[in-house]
Amino acid sequence: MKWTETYIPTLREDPTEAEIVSHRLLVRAGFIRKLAAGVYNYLPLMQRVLLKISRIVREEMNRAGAQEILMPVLQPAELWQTSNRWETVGKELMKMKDRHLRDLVLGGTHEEVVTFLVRGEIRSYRQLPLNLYQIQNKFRDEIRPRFGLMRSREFLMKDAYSFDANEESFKISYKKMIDAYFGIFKRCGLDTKMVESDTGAMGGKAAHEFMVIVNTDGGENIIFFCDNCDYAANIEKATSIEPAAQEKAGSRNRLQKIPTPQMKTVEEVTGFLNVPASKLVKTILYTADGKTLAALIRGDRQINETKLKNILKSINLEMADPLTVQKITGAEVGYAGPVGLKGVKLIGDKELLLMTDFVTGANEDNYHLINVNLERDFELDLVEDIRNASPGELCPQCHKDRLKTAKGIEVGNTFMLGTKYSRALNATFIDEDGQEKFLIMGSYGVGITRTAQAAVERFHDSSGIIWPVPIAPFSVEVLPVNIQDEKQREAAFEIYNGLKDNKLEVLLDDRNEHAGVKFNDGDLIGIPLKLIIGDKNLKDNKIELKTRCNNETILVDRGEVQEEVTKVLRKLDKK
RNA sequence: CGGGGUGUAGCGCAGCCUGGUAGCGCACAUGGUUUGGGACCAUGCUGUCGGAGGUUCAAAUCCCCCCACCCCGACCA
Repeated sequence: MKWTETYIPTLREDPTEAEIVSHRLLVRAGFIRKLAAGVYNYLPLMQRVLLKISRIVREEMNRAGAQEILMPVLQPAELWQTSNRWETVGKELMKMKDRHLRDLVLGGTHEEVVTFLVRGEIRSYRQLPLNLYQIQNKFRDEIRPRFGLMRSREFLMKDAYSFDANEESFKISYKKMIDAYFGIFKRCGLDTKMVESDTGAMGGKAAHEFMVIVNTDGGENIIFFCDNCDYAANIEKATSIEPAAQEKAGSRNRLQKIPTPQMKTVEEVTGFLNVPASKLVKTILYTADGKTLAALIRGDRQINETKLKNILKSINLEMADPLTVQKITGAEVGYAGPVGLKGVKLIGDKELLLMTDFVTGANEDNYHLINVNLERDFELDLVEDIRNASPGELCPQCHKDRLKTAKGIEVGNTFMLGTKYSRALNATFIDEDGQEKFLIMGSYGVGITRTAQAAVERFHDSSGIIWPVPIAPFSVEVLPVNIQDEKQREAAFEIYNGLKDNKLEVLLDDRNEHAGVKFNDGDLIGIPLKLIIGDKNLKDNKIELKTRCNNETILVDRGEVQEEVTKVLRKLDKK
């Protein structure tokens, strides 16, 4: 393509709308333009990237035996009511009504639709296993869209659904998808880490996420992993082993109520009493589907609401409002404690079992209790793991090494759905033994648009994007320093046409601009390889070949450009 | 949904406090000079000042309502 004939609206300044680097670069380099909050136009360069990623995804999915289909975006509400996700997914669903006031949904995922589809067609185990996938725009009514394509309301996704007759067969299907996913991201130039994740509103037995590790603000997810074994999980799922309490049987001093005027937060209280936060137990009131409960956790830990939600099997879990807190504890927020607390279930974190003589609120304004002990002073209704793991704790799998954390961008996920949807929609088949059984399902997603942005978040420098070769919008950019110069112009077109004949994707910057503009724009849009055609080198019949990733420059003879480009591209691709 | 902020030319912004001619830079157009890292000269074009209502002789500016967008939080298949 010639630049003058392509729609590449680059910006000289950083867009103010963008916060993280990948979002800024995609806007600035002319890849995307916002239409509304969380809704984007994909411009020619972006579309080329998306097509490349999609192509890789297709090839790997097909290789894994999946078949491409295309399902409707528009879906009847009844399907979602049948699976109960009309309720559980609730506000994330993009809902609408047609002229007859019938409820419709813009699909955010297709478990219901695909299950409905196969239930009429799959009757025998002989037709299994089956894996159907599609690449399509998805809709989610995000509470707060942000970070460009990272959390948008309409986005491009590959979703696949597997159907198996039994667990053994399902395991094979699931493994095939995992292998395909590693292959997909690797071919996109991205290293991914697979982590255990919560199943969330998707339901089912277990789930995994594929993370691109970044060290920028774009990494929205925190993952925990062990270097000694293969344990890896996201923060919602991660657990840990706390070293056994050294002085569990330690002192048990007399329970005391002491004044803590205006001290409400963990920091204030522990600072005032001069004890570490780990000696305090915070009591946090929650409302779960209308019922109030108290969650207890060590002062320096954080409640993991996903774990709590799962334990309670609740749909809506939120912190209780100040009025409720006042009503239950008899004190304002900041003085809640378990001793003498009536009318709510007490759910304690496992770690509490290791604590003695701790500090809690006294359920009275401006007072806390010290030397509080379990059993002696109060009892828990439930003891569970309800906190986030912390870096440095022991790995729950091998018990040998300490957990580390990293920030990641989720680009893919896989769910072991079991029979959740087949049961809800009554999708059965007749097995070998003549019995009617529910299909065992899995679902598998790759965020195409998000993968593209993750690549930018992962690969960029102060000048712009550095696309991995396999997903770059073009492989080569031809840059004549001065297009007005007849010789440069002639050489540029000769090389451009030659590369095109060699089936390379090449962009010719034929704009009548200063060299600086073209260099800067070239760096910004991140084409892996630049061929610079300038006066000085052309006199010696040389062309300058420059890589985007490390600014390596070599001079090659004009006649050998084609071979040299192929060679360098191959080398870059291997990286 | 709660808190904070912004909305003026295609983009980035000033003007608003203290009401009275709507401005700057970039971009764009024409002509000319330039061309190895965001050129220069000259001329020119570009506006429902987010929307509706109110106060006033007079509103971008003051008051009220609404909308959109951004940031923090809650949320996140």
